[in-house]
Amino acid sequence: MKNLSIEEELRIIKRGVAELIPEEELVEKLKRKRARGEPLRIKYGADPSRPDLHLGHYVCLRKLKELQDLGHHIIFIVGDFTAMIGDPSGRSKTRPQLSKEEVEENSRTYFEQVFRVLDREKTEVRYNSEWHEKLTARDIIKLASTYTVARMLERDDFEKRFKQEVPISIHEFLYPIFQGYDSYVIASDIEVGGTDQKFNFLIAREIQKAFGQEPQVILTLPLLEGTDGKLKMSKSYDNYIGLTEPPGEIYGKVMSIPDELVPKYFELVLAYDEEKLEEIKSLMKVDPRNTKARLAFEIVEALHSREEAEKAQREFDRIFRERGIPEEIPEFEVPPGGIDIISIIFDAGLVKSKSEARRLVRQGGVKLDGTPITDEKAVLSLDSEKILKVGKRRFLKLVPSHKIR
RNA sequence: GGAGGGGUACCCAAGCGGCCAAAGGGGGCAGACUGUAAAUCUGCUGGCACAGCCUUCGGAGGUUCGAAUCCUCCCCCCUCCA
Repeated sequence: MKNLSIEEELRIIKRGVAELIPEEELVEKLKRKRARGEPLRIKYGADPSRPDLHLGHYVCLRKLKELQDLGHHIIFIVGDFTAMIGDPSGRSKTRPQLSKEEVEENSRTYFEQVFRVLDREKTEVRYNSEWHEKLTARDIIKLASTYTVARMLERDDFEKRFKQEVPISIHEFLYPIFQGYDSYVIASDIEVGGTDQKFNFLIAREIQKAFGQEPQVILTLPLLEGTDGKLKMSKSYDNYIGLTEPPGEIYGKVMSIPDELVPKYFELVLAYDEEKLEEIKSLMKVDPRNTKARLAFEIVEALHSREEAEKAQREFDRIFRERGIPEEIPEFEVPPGGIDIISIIFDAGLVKSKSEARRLVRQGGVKLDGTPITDEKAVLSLDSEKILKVGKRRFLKLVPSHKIR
């Protein structure tokens, strides 16, 4: 452990956090553990039903990394058992239940992404089926009796669904209870997650108490809005920036977020402290465009590397500021007899259907070497390379087939 | 167990025998503007061999020249009563 005072450590822990409840208990825990030379046991639960992690998860992972660097012990729980139930949090409908095979497959992809941030050697990975599968019906009834229906219905998402007459299955009540039991089994001191997990985390405290264990402290992080700027980042809203996406994609997606979100991204994703945030906020007023570019650069740098960030930036500037074309463009072979424009766009996989290709042509969204193609029946044959631009960002290098050997 | 309401395109939601590939809104895409921001305006938004054809309105049958719309059976959801 580093030589920090409790106050300093607490300050680091609290940075960028939405809620820490109760703070006094954390101070107590810190003091006690320190005296014994033990680390805090930090719980982080992963839902393997969605194996693609995005910047929203990154906010939590980054916080976990900070805690890990402070010398605390991270216990990464793969909710393979609970995934078969489906977390009702923030949901407007029952989640589909997953099969064992799906969960297994997903967990693997999960680790690849998580350990880009966390130190694998220092992270304890547990699957919650390990203990949940051993529970008997009697145990489950005992667990379920620690909570009441009325309190369960207090939570926002359930209340809404109930009022709007959207079905809630009984098993969804079990989810937070089982998740809470995880905390007991691993003797969690702190649980880290998004603010949407607050309810689940609180139930865990109740369950720990019911089993005679000191309850965990709850550390929630603000939810990150997605690229649309309104809804929380989520794959199902298609407003996410994936951790493993190519640098250019990440850069571009960051550039497309609404301005208001920029300081928040600096704070949550890049962990800027207050002083630096003030600077960002004033920069946003004078030069929003380049401030956002800096954000995009730094996020790519964090997720990939400095070189990749530089490359992504160059590429982006070339395409959107200078209206040029990217360095690398997929090639498409045009046969000597020519081929119709619709087929080119479709066969190259630029659109999902030929109707979509037609629509694009009709609307002037297809350009050949800068000149719009407006005739959807146009047949192209060429004797030299030409660049086809579809929409704002899709490019195709057309190559006469006889030139390829 | 009984009574009533409901299941429509990516989402919400109209339609209730032909004029319905199905109003409207949201989202998405494209164009103008621009900083791939916001705001605004315009167009498109099932598929294909595209002035035409094919497949869609919970599922399966049926009535009809013709069904998302009517009938039968089935599945699912909600409310109230028990």
